Amino acid sequence: MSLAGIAGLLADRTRAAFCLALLDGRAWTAGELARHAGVSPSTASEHLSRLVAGGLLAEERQGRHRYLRLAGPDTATMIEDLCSYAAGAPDVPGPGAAAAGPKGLRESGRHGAEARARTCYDHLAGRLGVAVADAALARGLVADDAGLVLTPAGLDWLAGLGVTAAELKGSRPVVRGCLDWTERRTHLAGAAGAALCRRAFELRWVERIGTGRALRTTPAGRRDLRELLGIEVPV
Amino acid sequence: MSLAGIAGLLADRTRAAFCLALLDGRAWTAGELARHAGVSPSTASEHLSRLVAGGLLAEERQGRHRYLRLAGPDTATMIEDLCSYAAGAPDVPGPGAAAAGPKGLRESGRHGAEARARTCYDHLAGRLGVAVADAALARGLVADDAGLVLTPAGLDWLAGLGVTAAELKGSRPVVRGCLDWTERRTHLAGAAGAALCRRAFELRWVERIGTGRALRTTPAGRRDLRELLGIEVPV
DNA sequence: CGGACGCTCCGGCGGGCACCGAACGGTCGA
DNA sequence: TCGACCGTTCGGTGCCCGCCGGAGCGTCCG
Repeated sequence: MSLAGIAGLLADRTRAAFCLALLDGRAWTAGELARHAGVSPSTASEHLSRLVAGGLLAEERQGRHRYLRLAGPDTATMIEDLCSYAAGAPDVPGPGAAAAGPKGLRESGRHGAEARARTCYDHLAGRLGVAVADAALARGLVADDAGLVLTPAGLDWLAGLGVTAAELKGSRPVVRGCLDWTERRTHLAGAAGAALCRRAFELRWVERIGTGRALRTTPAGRRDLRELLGIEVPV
Repeated sequence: MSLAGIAGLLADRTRAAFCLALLDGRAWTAGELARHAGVSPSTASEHLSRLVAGGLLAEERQGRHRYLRLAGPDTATMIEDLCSYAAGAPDVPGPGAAAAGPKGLRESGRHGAEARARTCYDHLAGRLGVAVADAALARGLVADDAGLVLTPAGLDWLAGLGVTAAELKGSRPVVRGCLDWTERRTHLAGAAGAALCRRAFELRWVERIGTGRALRTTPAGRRDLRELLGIEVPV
């Protein structure tokens, strides 16, 4: 796939809205995405087929539903990187394809719940995600040495949570900084970020609010986060 | 600028060809870019204006020439990242915008000189660039710890070349891996990669072949690269 | 000073594509 | 088994945009 080909897949407001929504790491149905982007089911169907054919999305058919998710962490990273670049680029109204309609990603910041805590692909984001990243840095679990790295102390800390070292092996970076939309600061991504998020769900530190990407911190989560990281999560 | 807006700037074959050409880090004139991409000057002019307005390119007018270069290292990084993702994505022919014409980036691999040594934005690439990266890793000048980092030994080594520590400060990553097109392996980018490339020019280790991005290694360069890094550069 | 040159603006053309509504088939629940 | 629902396919429409050629303007050089 050429550079123009990949860019072309993301160059449409509707398709971009799909990818942005799927950045929460979950599988959406075609209809949900259509409603989210404000287009008809038939239009959404065509767009989704193109994104799947282009390798950005993976699909899974179950009964009368077509579930769609991002093809993988590398795709999520690519889209995040592009977003973070776009966030820093000047806003040119112009007659181009960038007409800022009501479908922007602005709306994701509207909901206070999402700003507090949410998933970003497969890791924690929002104020909670940034607080975790800050605490991990302050406690020496990760270090910032021209890029984030997991320290031996961090490895131990994760092991105490039940994350095995084997889980962190693979082609994925162990820890990676990911720019947070609402906070404009970095939170933890990569294999360790994903593992931590998974354990946060399993230990019921957090749970989903409805069907969106927003998270609620449970009393158990507040207790453990305070003990383990010194984070005070407001109720 | 929205995600779709940035992607839209790169979603055209001609504009993508411009950006790919400008990845050599040099300033091209509008006419050169037009010829390179095989479009008329008027068409090129419009595309270039859009890229400048979108913040991807910077322009500098001198006399009757309009010089264009990438806006900055972050733009170069963004394009490189997108390319490296695109290189791994499946090639879908389809009726989409990805019709692989004769204007692809394939042609850059045709010239043997560019495969041997060239600039990639502001650092060294090609077999020479990859060899430098390999040697730096083998000699402990940089380390691969979930991302490349400059070691104290590497800092000393650069200092011996006349690169001051102040030069490596800034928001740019000190060392960064950059996927090499022709070699499909990583070479050194980031502030240190740029500084090394600059010194390589100043010390006349390399010089440009004609007006392209291809480089020739001088006898002095072969001698110093052998002594300092143990690299044998074929004549 | 005149001509060559580099670039830009303008009008026009053609194609691609985003979008919709209607019709259809497959799946699930009553 | 029948109806509600989800998704896809197919025409059709309108718009955007990529492209060109020609005119115009400024710059450089002989």
